[in-house]
Amino acid sequence: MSTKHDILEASVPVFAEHGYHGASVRGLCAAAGVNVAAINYHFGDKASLYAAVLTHIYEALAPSPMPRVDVADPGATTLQAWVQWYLERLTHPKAALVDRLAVHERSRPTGALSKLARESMQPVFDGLCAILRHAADPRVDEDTIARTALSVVGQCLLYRGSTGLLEQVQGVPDMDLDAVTSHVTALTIAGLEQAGRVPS
Amino acid sequence: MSTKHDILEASVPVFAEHGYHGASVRGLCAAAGVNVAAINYHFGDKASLYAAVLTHIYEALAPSPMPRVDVADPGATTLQAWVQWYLERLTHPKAALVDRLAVHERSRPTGALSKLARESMQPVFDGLCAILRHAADPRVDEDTIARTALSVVGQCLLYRGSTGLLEQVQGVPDMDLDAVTSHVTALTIAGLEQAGRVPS
DNA sequence: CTAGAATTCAAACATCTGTTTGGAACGGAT
DNA sequence: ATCCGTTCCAAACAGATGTTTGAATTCTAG
Repeated sequence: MSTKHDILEASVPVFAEHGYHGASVRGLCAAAGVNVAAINYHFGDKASLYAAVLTHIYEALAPSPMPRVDVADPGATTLQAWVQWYLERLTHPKAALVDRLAVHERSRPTGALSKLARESMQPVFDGLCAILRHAADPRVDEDTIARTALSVVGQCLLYRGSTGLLEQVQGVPDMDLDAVTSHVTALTIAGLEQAGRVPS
Repeated sequence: MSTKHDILEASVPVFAEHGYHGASVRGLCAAAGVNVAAINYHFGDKASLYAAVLTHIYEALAPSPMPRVDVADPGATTLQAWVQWYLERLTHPKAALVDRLAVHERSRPTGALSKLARESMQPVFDGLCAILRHAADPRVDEDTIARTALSVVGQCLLYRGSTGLLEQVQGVPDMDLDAVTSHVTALTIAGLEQAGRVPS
């Protein structure tokens, strides 16, 4: 009865590290300490186990609520809270697992993950646009709002752990979360103010 | 004599699509129209072929020179030129191949690509930092310069073709290269000016 | 034209993959 | 104690993988 759960738990880090194709059934079973036939017995086949692992991760994620527009607060405050929330989300251990799986999925897609990613990405983008809309001058057009939202997301994504990009470049300052949050917020607010003064 | 070159040429799109582990020796040979043993005969093994393909791509890339600091120009002009150069580089077809390979490498690293990426990334980062240093107020410290450089790179990377991220989100404006260039440049300059007024 | 090197090729190799098999071990109910 | 369904496991399966082999072919120089 517990072996099925054991397999599920032990498969998470293995899939996260090696991806679906890189993880072998024998390796997964060895990590769980069960027989090679256990996966096929309890889950049917490897693909079904993978799907079960994905939903298992998402259920355990328990996301903290995304900061939303509050008309009482100044725009910069809400934006700062959003950036911090998003960076924490990206560097969260559980989210890091999803993120690593997404990297593998981008290489050799199984389709099982992209659906989940799509559904969880749209509300994040929409929420950020609403915050920027509230923080910006009314004269700033929607395209600039959307583009600025992409700028914010692009900056944040560079700091997530699994890219391995920043570690290879010298001269990069510390990735302190507060410092990054302040920097991204300040840069974005300054850009929005500039866009409000000179509407395109 | 030409079969070796044929294999090299035919392997590029196959590796780009499926990655090192996803591409099979038989599939590569079929794409090149040669016998299964040809790869081992001409390159030794699959890994050596992969390394040869990587250098082959990089040699054929023929990069346009990166814009550098010109004390005569205002900082924003040089930055705009740099952003445009970088975005064009990221959306260049040949660079897209490298980019796709990088996606696979991030999933299951072979190490053959990371060396090349590291060597070609550092001068880009350093050049951008020099441009920002020239464009910014002298009171802006080096950490802010470096962080702003990462912000620029992060924004640009979001727009490259192979991520597949933007296609899944609704409400994203057109990815016109000039519009993106102007937006990123304006946002960055505004942020630098703000940092110059309020030194951290 | 011919000897020798270089190249091609079908076949087989060893190893790894996901999956299946048939029986052994277990546990609860009659 | 016996039965029966569940669970486990060593072994084997068919297929794909990268690589090797040895003979056949092509090319090249003398």
